[in-house]
Amino acid sequence: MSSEQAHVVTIREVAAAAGVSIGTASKALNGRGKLREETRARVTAAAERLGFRPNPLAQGLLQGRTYTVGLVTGDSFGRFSIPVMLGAEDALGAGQISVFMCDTRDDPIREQHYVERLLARRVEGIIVTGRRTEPRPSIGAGLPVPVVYAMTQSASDDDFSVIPDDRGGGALAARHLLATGRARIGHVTGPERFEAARRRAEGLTDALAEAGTGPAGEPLFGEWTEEWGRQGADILLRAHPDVEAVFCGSDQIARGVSETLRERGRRIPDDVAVVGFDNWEPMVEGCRPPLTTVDMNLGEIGRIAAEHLLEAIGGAPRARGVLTVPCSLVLRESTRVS
Amino acid sequence: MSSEQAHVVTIREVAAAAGVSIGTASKALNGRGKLREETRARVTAAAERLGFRPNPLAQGLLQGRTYTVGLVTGDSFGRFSIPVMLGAEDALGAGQISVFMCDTRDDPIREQHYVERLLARRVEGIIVTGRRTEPRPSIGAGLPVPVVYAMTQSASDDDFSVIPDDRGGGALAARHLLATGRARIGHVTGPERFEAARRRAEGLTDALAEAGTGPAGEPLFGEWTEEWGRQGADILLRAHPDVEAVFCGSDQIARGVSETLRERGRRIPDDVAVVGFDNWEPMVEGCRPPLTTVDMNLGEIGRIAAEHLLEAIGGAPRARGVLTVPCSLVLRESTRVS
DNA sequence: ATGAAAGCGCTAACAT
DNA sequence: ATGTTAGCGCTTTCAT
Repeated sequence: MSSEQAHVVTIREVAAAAGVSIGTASKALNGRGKLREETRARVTAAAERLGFRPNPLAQGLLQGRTYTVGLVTGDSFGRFSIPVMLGAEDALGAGQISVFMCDTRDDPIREQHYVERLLARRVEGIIVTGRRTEPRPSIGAGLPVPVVYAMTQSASDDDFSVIPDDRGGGALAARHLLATGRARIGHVTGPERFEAARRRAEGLTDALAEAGTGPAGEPLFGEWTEEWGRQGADILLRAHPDVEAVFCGSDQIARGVSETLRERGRRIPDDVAVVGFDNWEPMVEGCRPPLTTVDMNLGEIGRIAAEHLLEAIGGAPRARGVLTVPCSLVLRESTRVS
Repeated sequence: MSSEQAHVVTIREVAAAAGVSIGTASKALNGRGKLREETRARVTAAAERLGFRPNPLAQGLLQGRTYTVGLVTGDSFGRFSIPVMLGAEDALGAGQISVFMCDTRDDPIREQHYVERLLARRVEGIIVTGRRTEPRPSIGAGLPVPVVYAMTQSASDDDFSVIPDDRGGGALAARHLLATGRARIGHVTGPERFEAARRRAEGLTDALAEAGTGPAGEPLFGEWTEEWGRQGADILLRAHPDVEAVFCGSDQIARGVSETLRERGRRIPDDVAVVGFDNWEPMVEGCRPPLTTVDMNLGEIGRIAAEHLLEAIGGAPRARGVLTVPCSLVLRESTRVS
């Protein structure tokens, strides 16, 4: 335990305390050069005793590195971007890289401002995250540092984005429902203008077609809300009273759907199975019964994005385009086979 | 618009481009010293053209400042700490202070590690946030920089914490229910070991006593879940069938309570009014009917914490103890007067 | 009004 | 094996 002290200790003081020159102290502390073991020990002891920590500003100035990256989000660090951040932080923290956080509140002016600030601070890279995977304007062409988009995509082909495989997620849900013996499958999801909603619907439709089945009607596009889930379920039940399962575009929608199904006398999962999307704990657990759902592996997305950034910082050729990360299925009561 | 360029420009290059010495360039850019207007303009133009941004590492090294603070959370930047962070970032960002984020995953080892790292990076202060307001061990005594706890309290009296006024929040709910003509008020809340649960219950009880009324039975302590809300409502209805309102310790609990009330044939708000706590959008909006709830003003808490930190950094005497921030009531359907 | 030089804390050549 | 020196990018005296 180093002694508590509010004074910031320089290597000069350590050198003085150990009775060596400042250069020798540096070598001793960094394990460089040839030193007598005794000298090295003396310096180390002095440093320990005084609570010396090398000033990274000075080190960075010399090496031309800062060991920092910026994390820019427009999601107000919400439900989606947080797990992504944590995954990213995992990958970066291990490499002794610290993260500057910047929340843009979805304001392009603020975003520009933050990017400038990050560059001024000489971050070595930038990660951009978002609320949904919809394409967004690039934060800037020809920036002096590599940029990776996670859980959001840049509209520019020159940028590199990591997003969940929504289509695969839809297919995953479909195949699971088919495997549990459900054929007539309905789909209630978010607004059609969302790429995520369209991809998930495609995944479902394709997987069903592949299995030689058809869905229970066209996908019902609406809102990302419980309220719409309730409405959508009503519409679905009216058009297809014999529906055996409902795949929902989000857990919130699934929750509304479940509620209406129950109120209309359908037992879950005995009469109708339900699958959600997001694996958002509080929603999933409040559901009755607990909800089988698709997990986007957001942490994995963040980790992969960060790893790519680290490689780019390390000099690897910059990747371009879009990388999709597989989703997984989390099984709970709502699709149990009785 | 500065020209796009990947090269990092130094003041030396700006000086060369403007045909002046490096010292003159510095003065011109910082508005210091006596310079001819024409010279100043020439330097500014060159800097602009080359896209010069002063290296904050070098500036910081010289000034002995870094203009950075650390934000340490154990909440995995969850529902509670995010708004706090955003509030803090608001206050700090305005002062050109950047924020290093560190998520400890509630692991004391990681936390210690992060604190070391932040100190090594010469942050000028640290904000610690948490999931709930329960007291937690201090991150360290005698640190060389000021520390403020937000939405969590340090167990040490020497530290300074900013937390919501849970007791006041409970009283707020009670007085609102009384004002809308409800007398027999039940309370379903989280585990009694949580200070927040106890304070909210006290606020309710005290406000009722002040009004000369008594509550509908003792507070029902349980879990912070919907499931417990459902159970709690059942218990309450059995013991007090004539209950006119339920104050809930969280929105999730309120949601469970609302569901059971509805299933037991009670209309909300006509027969029974419901008030939640947290004002957590997705929960509140999914509730039927939409939930009147207590908002802890988390952003405000973060802002206040950050402002105190800034003052301490600026040399103000360090505050100690606990500062509580008032809650506010958000009115929705669940307590409407018919 | 401008330039030269010192120094912030540190590391890496080069000298001894 | 240790000390000395130069220099990272910048600001700030102090000369000119």
